[in-house]
Amino acid sequence: MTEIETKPLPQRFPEELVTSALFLLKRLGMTAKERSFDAYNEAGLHPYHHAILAVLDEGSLATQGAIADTLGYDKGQLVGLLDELEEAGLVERRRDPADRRRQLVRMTAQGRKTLERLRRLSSQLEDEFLAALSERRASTTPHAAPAARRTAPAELPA
Amino acid sequence: MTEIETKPLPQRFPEELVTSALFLLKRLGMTAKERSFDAYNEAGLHPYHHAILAVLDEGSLATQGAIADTLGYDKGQLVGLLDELEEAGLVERRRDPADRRRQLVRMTAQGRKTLERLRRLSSQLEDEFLAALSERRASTTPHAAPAARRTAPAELPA
DNA sequence: TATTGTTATACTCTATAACTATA
DNA sequence: TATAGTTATAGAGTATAACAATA
Repeated sequence: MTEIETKPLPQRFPEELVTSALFLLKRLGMTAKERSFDAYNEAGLHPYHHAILAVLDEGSLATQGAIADTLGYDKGQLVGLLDELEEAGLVERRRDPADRRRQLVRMTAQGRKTLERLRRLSSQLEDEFLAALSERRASTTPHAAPAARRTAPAELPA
Repeated sequence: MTEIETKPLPQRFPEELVTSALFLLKRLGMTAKERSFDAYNEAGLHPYHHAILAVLDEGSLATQGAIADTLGYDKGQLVGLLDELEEAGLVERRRDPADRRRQLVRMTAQGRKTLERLRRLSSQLEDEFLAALSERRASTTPHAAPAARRTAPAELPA
């Protein structure tokens, strides 16, 4: 019995999607996010932790609400992130004696060292990511198998 | 009673984040995604629906698995998306009589009209998004209040 | 036994809202 | 009553796995 013929689909995204800036931005953003999460996760941290430490490096002593406002994070989300940072010894929290509702957050010496490490990690990630994009743009042969490499380049996964 | 002095945080992201390509890409991608979702949602659809219709426009008749592979979607995810497209009358599904495991998917005439509409929507979104980015780059005054407008420009929200 | 589609489940990320303790 | 922080809940979005029908 003959199967109904289905015109084979191209093994790539439709042209109208690939040429859409919003589509590409979304996928690039997702890839950037996954990259960052994976790399930070190996360090036992999250990009959000880096962002908080960076804020504390600029302001030295801040309330949780100020940090949340600066980064645009939800204040509930911030509680958990600070819990983790505090448990890792990277920040300290103490109540403002003049207004016991406020939590004053300060980065510890260990937190500062970690921040330096995260900066190097971020810089390295950026270099790898942009290099992978350049490589990919350079090879225009359709469906060309990329050269084997240990660290997978920007594959723009689903 | 004097409160403990907290050096006021700048109402913007730390420099090291703003200059990070991965950070910017992630935020741009999130904004692009939200933009698209909101706009498509007003049309009662999802960007994924557009992607599926675009694939069907290239291949005319496809199995669900082929669509999922092409777009990199999970096959379980695709079932629900096709259910919605079918209910809206934009695609038809029927079993392949030669292999009753396979579902053959075809775009309807109404689906084709909708696809044309989504293409216009996508193009319009793209213009607005890129225009908003250019505007923002043009105004370099820090904290300058953006001119009031009905459709919010690329605000890079949290 | 393998494959196609289907359904169920879980996990992450995010947003909202209820709650407490202070003011 | 309002505010800072905390906790609980719910919703997308996504990935995994169990399942049924067919090959």
